[in-house]
Amino acid sequence: MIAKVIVDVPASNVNRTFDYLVPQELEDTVKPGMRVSVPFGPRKLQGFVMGLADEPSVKKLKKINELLDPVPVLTEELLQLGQWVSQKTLCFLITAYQAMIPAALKATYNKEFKMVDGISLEDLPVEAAEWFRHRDRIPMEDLLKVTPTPLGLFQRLVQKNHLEVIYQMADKVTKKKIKLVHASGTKEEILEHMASLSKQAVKQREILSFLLESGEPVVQKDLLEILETTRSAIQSLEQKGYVQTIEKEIYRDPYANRDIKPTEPLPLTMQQEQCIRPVLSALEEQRHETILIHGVTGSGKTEIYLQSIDKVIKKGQEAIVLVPEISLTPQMVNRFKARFGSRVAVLHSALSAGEKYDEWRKIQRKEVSVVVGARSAVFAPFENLGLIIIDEEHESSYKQEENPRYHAREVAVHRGEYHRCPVILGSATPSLESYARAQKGVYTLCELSDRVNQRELPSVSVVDMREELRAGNRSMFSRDLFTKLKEVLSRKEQAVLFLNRRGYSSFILCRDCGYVGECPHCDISLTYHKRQHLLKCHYCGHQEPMPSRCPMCESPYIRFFGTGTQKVEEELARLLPEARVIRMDVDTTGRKGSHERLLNEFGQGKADILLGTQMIAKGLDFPKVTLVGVLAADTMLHLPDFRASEKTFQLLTQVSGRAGRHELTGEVVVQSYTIGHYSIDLASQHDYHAFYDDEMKIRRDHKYPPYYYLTLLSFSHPELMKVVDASEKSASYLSQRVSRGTIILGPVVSPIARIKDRYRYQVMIKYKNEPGLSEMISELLQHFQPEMDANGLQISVDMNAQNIM
DNA sequence: GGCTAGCCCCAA
DNA sequence: TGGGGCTAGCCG
Repeated sequence: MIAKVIVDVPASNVNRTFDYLVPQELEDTVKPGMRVSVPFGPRKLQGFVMGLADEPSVKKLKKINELLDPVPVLTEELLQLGQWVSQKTLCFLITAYQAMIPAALKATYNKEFKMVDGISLEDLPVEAAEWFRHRDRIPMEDLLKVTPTPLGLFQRLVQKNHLEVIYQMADKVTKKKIKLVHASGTKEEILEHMASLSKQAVKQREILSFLLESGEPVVQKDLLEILETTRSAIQSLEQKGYVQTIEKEIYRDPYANRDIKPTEPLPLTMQQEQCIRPVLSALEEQRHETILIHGVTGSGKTEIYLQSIDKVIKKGQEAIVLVPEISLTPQMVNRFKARFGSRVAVLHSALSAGEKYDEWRKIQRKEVSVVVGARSAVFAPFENLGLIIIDEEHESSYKQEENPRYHAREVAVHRGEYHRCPVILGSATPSLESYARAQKGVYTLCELSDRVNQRELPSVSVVDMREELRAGNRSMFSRDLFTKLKEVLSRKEQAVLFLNRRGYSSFILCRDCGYVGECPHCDISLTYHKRQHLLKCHYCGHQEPMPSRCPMCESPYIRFFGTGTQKVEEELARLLPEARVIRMDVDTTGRKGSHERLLNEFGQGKADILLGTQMIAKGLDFPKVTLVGVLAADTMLHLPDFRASEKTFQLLTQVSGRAGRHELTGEVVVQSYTIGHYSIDLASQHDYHAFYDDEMKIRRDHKYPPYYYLTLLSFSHPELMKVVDASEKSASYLSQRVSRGTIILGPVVSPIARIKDRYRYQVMIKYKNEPGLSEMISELLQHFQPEMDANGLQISVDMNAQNIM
């Protein structure tokens, strides 16, 4: 029997299957979708079994070393889906498959040196012999830790046949196990054992009597804690054969110590009823349909999700719920856990690799029927999928910005077609792509225009910050916002202050000569980090001390500019010293769980003001928040991105939605330097439809999505000439082949012209219908392959680009 | 991606 | 002549 295997090497020349002989004893167990260990050249690699065959396609065959899974990690469907993803996004097959399984299952490789049989220590040079005195295998990493590294010597010894190299392969993370202790024998025997123990063995006797009483295996750690003793007592009991220890596999449970009150389905409003109807009938008829729910913030989309899932579970099927960067919204997770209890697995970025793996295994073993997770959860290995929900479908985090560059929405729709099940897209501000599809009838459109319980949307006022400056207010708070903040404090309510950091981080500027601190490796200004008093590059990690004098002109008047959250926090402390502020940004939420802790503290009223970046815009629901302030609404508008207006509109709508969600009515103050921009004005009027119409006109005029598809080719190389050359050749190659109506733009310099000492150019392809495009680009990549291998040219392809930076 | 066979080059 | 450095080609 032959197994067709894809090996764990992302390279174009091995982007195909290799045939391996299946050892007789594995013939019954090996299945497509399993991971295997296979010899590849001199090495040992992980691979995926794509299929089985009787006849090999080559003569020379090697045997599979071992199976790495008792059951396939990729289902038949996922194997197919991987091929679809790799075609759609032009990535290697292996890259697509790796994206579908938890990182814990990715192999790690290392090499070890071992003495060849028949060679003794005396045969080796002293320097090498020293290493082998106490162990017979030396991992290569150990050799690299020493300077100068003896690696060269070891390699020479390998050539002399004194040493050999052993290739190791292991999973990244193992299953977590706990040790249980239980007493051997019957009750009578245990009592006998106790009697036979020596008088001094007090602890041992205590252990036996404890185990006797419990009657079942006890967790070793607990046992030691309760009886205040150490492992040695158990060890000596074990030696006498009085107790046994067993290892049991357990799940890490990130939600263990949490008390979630179960909830019951709520009665639906008329509008909610209307929205859930198409979902239920698609479920009933086992029919694929994509349903876009456009519901204002607080209109009860989640309840529709919950009741749809309930129906799916009752049918014995499974559901996937995607939420953007879910760790940010523990409230959302809790709502699903509250309704479906232990039938829910959670997959999000704040979990450790081991925790993610355990949650994933619950799905694989069919122990849960709902998964709530971020982007990659769209690949959850359910086999009887009944529903996929994408909440906040407009979120850019659903697009993966590295290979495979897939969009979770497209994968979801594809899986929905396969399983003949509905897909729900929900948002208060649908992406133009989705809304346009709904308008065309490709998706079913459902509108929820009212908030549940008829609560009013908060009133939004836009403040012209230039006007403030003219009036002599140089602070970052307008008079309006400041007054309202004080009122909120006096009413003992809460406020959320939102700072859109993107494009506004603090850079340093010399007031004399205009020098701006830039990264020596990237064409981007350095960001000042106050805590470490350092300048850092956010792209390559370069850092340098903050200069006290300008490196150009020696002027001492070098300062940092821009408004970071730290600076806002300081200003708040100065202006409103009585206010208790919680700041949330990358600096304060770095540690695991700190995000949730800060939000909990705010929810419990331990602070008056929550100050943060993007991460506080989504899904938060605090009853006492009555004021939302957006400190600078327009920072994003000026980025070189045709979606800038859309993103601004979405963000402002989301942020405004945080105010007045319960009994208290809410207010929003939006500060801006760009007055009269339609995205800010229409967001303040809560008018999505008008925004949609305006923005669509612009997209049509400029031939941007959703009127045109957009593919982006990015070229980078350490030498400017090489990038220019490759990108020009590519652009002209494509121009000669594409159909009329397709537009090739560029090559142009990328918005960030250089990152990590590599120059960057890009070519943009805009098209309505270009069926052969993937093939053309594949050929292009094929053509440049030698240069990519040999002299460091990099070409990245983003079919359907969301981000053009 | 990583290994090595095969090539060239250069020092002795 | 032999060893080092480099590259093309291959891995089943």
